[in-house]
Formats: sequence, structure tokens, C-alpha cells
Amino acid sequence: MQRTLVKNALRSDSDCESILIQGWIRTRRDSKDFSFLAINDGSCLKNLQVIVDATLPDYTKIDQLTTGASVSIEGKLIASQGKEQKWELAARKIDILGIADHTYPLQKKGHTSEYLREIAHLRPRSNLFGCLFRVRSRLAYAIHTFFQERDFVYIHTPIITSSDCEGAGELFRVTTLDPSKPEASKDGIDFSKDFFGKPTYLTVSGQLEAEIFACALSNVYTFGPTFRAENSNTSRHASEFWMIEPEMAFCDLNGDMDLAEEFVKYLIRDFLNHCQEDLELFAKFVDKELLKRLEFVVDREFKRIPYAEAIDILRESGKTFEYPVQHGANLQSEHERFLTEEHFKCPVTVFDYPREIKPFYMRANDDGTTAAAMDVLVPRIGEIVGGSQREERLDVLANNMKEHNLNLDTYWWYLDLRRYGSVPHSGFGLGFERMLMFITGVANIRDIIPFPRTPGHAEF
RNA sequence: UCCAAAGUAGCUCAAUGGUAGAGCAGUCGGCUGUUAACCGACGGGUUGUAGGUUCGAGUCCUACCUUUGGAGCCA
Repeated sequence: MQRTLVKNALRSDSDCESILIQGWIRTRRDSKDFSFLAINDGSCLKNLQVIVDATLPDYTKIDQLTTGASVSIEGKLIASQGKEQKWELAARKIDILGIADHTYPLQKKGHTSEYLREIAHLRPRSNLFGCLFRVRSRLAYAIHTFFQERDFVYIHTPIITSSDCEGAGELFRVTTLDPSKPEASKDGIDFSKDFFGKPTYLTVSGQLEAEIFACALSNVYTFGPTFRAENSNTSRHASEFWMIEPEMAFCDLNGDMDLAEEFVKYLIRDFLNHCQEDLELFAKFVDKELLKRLEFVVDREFKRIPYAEAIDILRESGKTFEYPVQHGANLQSEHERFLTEEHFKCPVTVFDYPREIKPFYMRANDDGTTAAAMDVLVPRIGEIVGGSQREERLDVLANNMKEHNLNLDTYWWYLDLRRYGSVPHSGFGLGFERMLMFITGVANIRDIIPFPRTPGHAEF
């Protein structure tokens, strides 16, 4: 007999003589003559209520039907007499697939996310984390849909790389050398004896490789894991996280900002349209302001202002900030939040940042002091998108690289893109987990990623 | 890495420097078309670790560990 998902059983438009449900018991409530079971199989937030009559032969097993046990139940789908649900299952036959004894750590009552983090192998069985990971899947699907509908080509950029995308943070080294007996040379470790014959790392960004493909297939995107060995201990940073990086040939900074705005709005709208049940749970238990904030972003045009203007606004605000506001310095979290939450009261795209605080690949503007860079700022999270128009002029790029003390020989292929058929092109990066945090209201990145990796933590 | 707060039963939390407690969970029993059911009983603790102050420390002090929040770096 074919299994029916709880989601589909609850959506049924008529009763059904015989269906098979398989899942895990959330609660059991006993009466004298029968018991209620709540079964969840992860297909949706809601449980299916099962009635087990005490006259059933299988009722002798009732003591083993505890929270967490896995069961396979066949019976009749009937209209429920209770008011909390439309349908319920009158059990005919119950098979216990796996018992869960009293040591099962998940209880019927709510747990803190800090506690659930310690049992990351069981937390997907909780209501909140079930919702989160279903939404994570849906968001990944929406990302692909957005780009595929717009004729972007999905590129798999390498996870092991020999180039460090300068400015993106500390790298994890990839090596097969024995750390207790490294192949020594007079300068230290001899990486020519290493697996790839040179130093290699886990990627911090697929951007440079994506540029290669944009300069052939026009519009491309990457969507994959990236790694940072930074000792960052915050609720917004992980050592392993996923990033989306579109790259477009024949596109300038304005086109880049257009796409970023359209993309962010598309993802939020997709969530609002397809994850109603999950949204209600987040809005109720995670963040009461969630719906208001999502509509805030979806309904408004993003305000676009040059960096210099943003600095002037901050200076003239009369507010005292912990970090001083000055031309040439990076915007701090408090500055970003002031702009979106207090001054403009809408998402803000800041562009044309000073060249000195931006990486070598960003295009120099004609004013000689700024770069064609942009950041999209949203309430609460701050920067959610960072992007730029790339420097397409060979001589200017080479100069930038020298100013950043980079070895031109190691980037020979990157320079080749400007040597042969160079085109203006632009792109941006969006942190997948940051976007999920914004969409769900969940405040800690460790609750958004199935198995978080942070300094000192690589469990499971 | 820096700043701040916290750590007590399986979970969530109480306890003026003076006998460590509740709710939930668990076990046992009862009751009811129940729905994070309800009622009763029972079991459950080296108060994060190591020192110190004190007649006496969960409580005060020091160090360390862990967690959380904020900052920097960034996505």
C-alpha cells in the first residue's frame, strides 16, 4: 500500500476507506476506551490526529507509542469530531518501526533554540526547525527559479581553489601533508610536495571564476558553499555558509542595483506566497514584527544614494554614534541601521564607495576617488547584498593590483579576460543564510544552517 | 579577538550569606472526543570547574570553561 503524506491527508476533500501514514509520534493522549496520537512526518508543520480504539488488537502496544517513536499506521481517513482539525485517521493496524524511550530529548513543550542547537541531529523534528529547513529548501528553489527564468546559467565554481579572492577574509588551507612531518624546505613547508603541487584553500567566493563564465555566457550565477577562517563570534557569521553570486556581462552598476533589488523582492514575495503556514509560526513565536518588515521591503522602492551623500546625512543627523562618521571610512552597523530604520525608513542601496576601502577588482569611477561599488542595506540585518561593476580596463586593473600588492602572475587568467574581448560586467553576492534570517526573523545564523560551523565548533 | 551578562533536577526557571524549590518532562494510578488535555502520587541535585573569604557560600572574591548578547572583520 502506498504511503500518504500527512500534508496530503490533511488536504483531502473526502474521506478515504484506507490510507497508510508513516511518521513520528509527537504526543499521545489516553482515554479509557481509546487514545489520540499526533503524527508528524515532516511534510508540513501540522500533525495528523490518529484515533486508536482500545478494542484494536494493536492496542496492546499503546505503552510503546511515546513521543519520538516511529510508526506506520493504516486506517480510515474520516472527518474529525474535534474542532482543531478537519480530518483524522481511525487506525486499523499499527506497526511500531522504532521505539523512543524516556531518554528522548525532545518534549511536547517548547525548547530554547540554544538547547536544540546541542541536539542538531534531532532538532529538525521540532516545529520551528522543521519549518526553517522546509523554508530553506523553498528559498533555494526560488533562487534557481529567479535566475533560470531570466536566462542566467548556473555555474559550479570550484570549492578547492588556489586563488584567494583578496579582501574576503582568512582562508582554510586544503592539504594532504602530514602536519607532524611536513615536507620541509629551507623557507618552511614545501607545498610543491602537497597534493596539488601548490598551496590550496577552500573558496571564499566564486566571483572571479564566475566572471570567466560571464565573459562567455553573458549572464551566470553561482550558488554554493563558501568558507571563511575568520575568528568571528557573532550571531551573523559562520565558517561555512552559502552564497549566491550573479555575474552579468554588458551590465553596469545601475543594472547591478536593479537586479539586486528585483532579486531580494522576488525571494520575499515567493516566501509570502508559498510558505503561509511557516510564516504564521515565525510571526507568532520568533518575531512579531516579521510580516510588517517583509512588506516594508517588498512594497517600497529601494532608496539609492551615493556614499558621500550617506555620510553627509549621518553627519547632519545630530545623532551621536559610537563610531565617528567620516568620509573615507566604512559604514558601521549602527550607521547602516540609522539610514534604513530611522532616516529613509526603507531599504537603501549605497553606491560609489571610496576606492581605498574596496577590493582591487571594483571599477574605478571617473572622479578618481570612488569605485563602482554598491551595498543593499535592510532593516535589522544591515548589509544583505554587496556588489560592484568590475574593472574591465586592463591597464587600470593591473595598476589596482599593484596598489594592493598582488602578484599579477598568479592572476594571469583574470587579466586575460581584459586582454581578449573585455566587456563591462557587474555582479553581487548575497549571503543565503543572511537572507533566510531576514525572511524568517530568526536572529542566529546557527539556527538557519543545518549543521553550523563556527570557531571551535564542527559537530556532526 | 574585544566588551557585557549568564551557568541550580532531563527541560524552563525560583531560592536576603543560614535546611536547595516549582512548572513541565519521566514512572505509577485515575478521568475525559482529547488536541502543547486534565487530576493525584512517586522518583529525581557534587548548584559549570578549581581555589579563596566566612562559624556558615547556589549567593561574596579570583582564575578557567561553556553559553548568550553586543562590537570588530564580513556575507
